[in-house]
Amino acid sequence: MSKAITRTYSRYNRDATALLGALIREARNERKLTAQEVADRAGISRGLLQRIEKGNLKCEIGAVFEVATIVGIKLFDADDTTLTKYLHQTREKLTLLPKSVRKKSKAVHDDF
Amino acid sequence: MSKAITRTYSRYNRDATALLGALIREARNERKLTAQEVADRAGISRGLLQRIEKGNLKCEIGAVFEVATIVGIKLFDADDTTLTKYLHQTREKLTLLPKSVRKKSKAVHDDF
DNA sequence: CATATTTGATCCGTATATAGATCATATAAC
DNA sequence: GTTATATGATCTATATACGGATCAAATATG
Repeated sequence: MSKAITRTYSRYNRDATALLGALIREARNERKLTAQEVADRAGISRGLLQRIEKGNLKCEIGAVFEVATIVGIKLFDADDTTLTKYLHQTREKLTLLPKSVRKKSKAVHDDF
Repeated sequence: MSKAITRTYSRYNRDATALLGALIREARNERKLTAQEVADRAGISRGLLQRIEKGNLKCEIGAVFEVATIVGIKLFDADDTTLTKYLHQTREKLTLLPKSVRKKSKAVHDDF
């Protein structure tokens, strides 16, 4: 028995993950790499790679990003230095921001 | 007991996830949203949101992407992402999803 | 053609990520 | 100052994602 926790995902989210998985698969085929090869290099099982390429939303983000990097897909920026620099800048900026937010009992509205 | 499975992640991978988490937190603060509010909208617990914002690599990619979308972070629309290039280049092919090298002989069985 | 390799799709045992609760501390509002 | 709320950290029970194995079908190779 189980109170199956069914999590809901937005359409955009599902599309984004499916796209990423498709890109991974395409890049892997272009590089003539077998699923087993990529899985070994990523330190994951072939079954997990299958789920990732199918766009399964319940995979570890670390595994997905690792595979993407292995097949040559850069996640955020072309070179690592820029990414790292951006990360540091963001952290510095975060230290200047308040650590907690306080609502003024006003309605919030999404714009997407 | 239990042979703890320690998975290795590349530095680029760790940085990317940490950056994404930092961006999420920054965006959440800028929008004056509490952790509980974002967690509720994403359908996740506040503890999971904490781990996501800390850049934990073992979180579900679906949860991470969902939170990112909620706080206003577009995953693939940013101009400075290399992933966008792939998106535009392969958009036509991806509309034919799922595209696989091998043909499927049986009915597609997606459970998500 | 025959043979080898790769992939898709299950199933199962187990490690673990998650939700939920709790508490102390920090911060905001008053 | 006091009070209310948000955050960070920890713990437990449970749902589940994972690795590994198996097998059939598809594809590649000879």
